[in-house]
Amino acid sequence: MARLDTRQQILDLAEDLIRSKGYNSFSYHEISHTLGVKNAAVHYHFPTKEVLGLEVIRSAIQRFKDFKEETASLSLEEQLDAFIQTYSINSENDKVCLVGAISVEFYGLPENMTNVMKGLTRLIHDWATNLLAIGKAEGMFTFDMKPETKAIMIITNLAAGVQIARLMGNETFSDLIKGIKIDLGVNQ
Amino acid sequence: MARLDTRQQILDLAEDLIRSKGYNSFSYHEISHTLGVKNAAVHYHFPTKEVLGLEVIRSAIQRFKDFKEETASLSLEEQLDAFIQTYSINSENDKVCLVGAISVEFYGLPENMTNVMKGLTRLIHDWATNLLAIGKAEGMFTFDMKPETKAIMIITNLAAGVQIARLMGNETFSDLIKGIKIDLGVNQ
DNA sequence: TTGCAAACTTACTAATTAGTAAGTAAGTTT
DNA sequence: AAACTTACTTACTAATTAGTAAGTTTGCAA
Repeated sequence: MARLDTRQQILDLAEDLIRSKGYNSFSYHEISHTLGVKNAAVHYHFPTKEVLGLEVIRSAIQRFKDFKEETASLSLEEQLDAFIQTYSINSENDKVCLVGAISVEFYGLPENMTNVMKGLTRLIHDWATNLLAIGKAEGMFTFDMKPETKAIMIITNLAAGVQIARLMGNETFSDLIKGIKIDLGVNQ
Repeated sequence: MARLDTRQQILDLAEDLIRSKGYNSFSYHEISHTLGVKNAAVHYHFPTKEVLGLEVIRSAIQRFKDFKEETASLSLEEQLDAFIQTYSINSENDKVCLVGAISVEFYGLPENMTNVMKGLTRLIHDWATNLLAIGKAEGMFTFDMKPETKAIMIITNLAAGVQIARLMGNETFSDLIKGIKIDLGVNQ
């Protein structure tokens, strides 16, 4: 009885686990048990844990590229809101973002994973930098630093925001969003 | 041959490992092997890994209390710089802060550890909030939000800043510090 | 209908994991 | 000097880990 979407279910669950507990805190057994298949079925789709970890990151890269395309026609403020929204959903689901999850376990992960992750981080940073640069030029956002710097400030706010929400509660995160918008001059 | 400081060496190494790779990415074997003692010696000082993890967090709480006392007589700006400095050292040593390390692995950790960690997070946030509130009242810092919110913004900048520095390089972190100061109006 | 490939299961293995029980050597106290 | 404590080591164990080899079932194509 071949379930055609087992591969995708494994991939989704692996990402969930990485962003709930970290890469080294879950086992193939936990995945197979949760999905009601055998350990070897997971190895059939992803021969090693490193391959599984890499595919999780690669699919996140694809998802971010899709996000870019899908939001490209929106206004700058709507694009920023859509970006922030993805983190709000993370916060509500008690999930940290991949950037945080991978960077914290950095020296306990296969180098391949951290290298591919650098690509995703750059992708996000470049996108945010561009958004802020245009927004500043158009007088939509106000800040007195390089857009690269402001981009890092907002990304770190969001990445650690979902982390600290686990320790201090979700109100902390929504409060943080308000702060980001105030500093950007987009508070209504 | 009793080495009197074995306990402290274990504690220090455990904290290093948690902040390098995460709690679930190191073993008692790694600690004992690194320190040149036997696995059972680590269990002698810290019967379970949970106890070891708890002691790491408790010693970090004590360290932060000491930091508060030691810097209490400094100017607000010097206190802020001292606080930021601890993160700069982390960044140079490729270590993330405990708040980030614990919150990312949150659902893979013993509940005792996450509960004690909530105390440290509150301690840091209260301290920063107070510093910013006074600094704003005295006209030293400028920001248009509650000091609680600004405190969370700076803490998340620093916490995720050291994380993202692993993926993007240390210049990213020093750039971030400049941004924080610009937004606080303490750039010289 | 036979052949074949995809998607598994069964049944393992070797290594690593946290943890323990029992012993020992070197001080420290009485 | 005897009794005791501290700080270990030796020698394990049971569970969990990632990973594998050899089948089996199912659907599809020739």
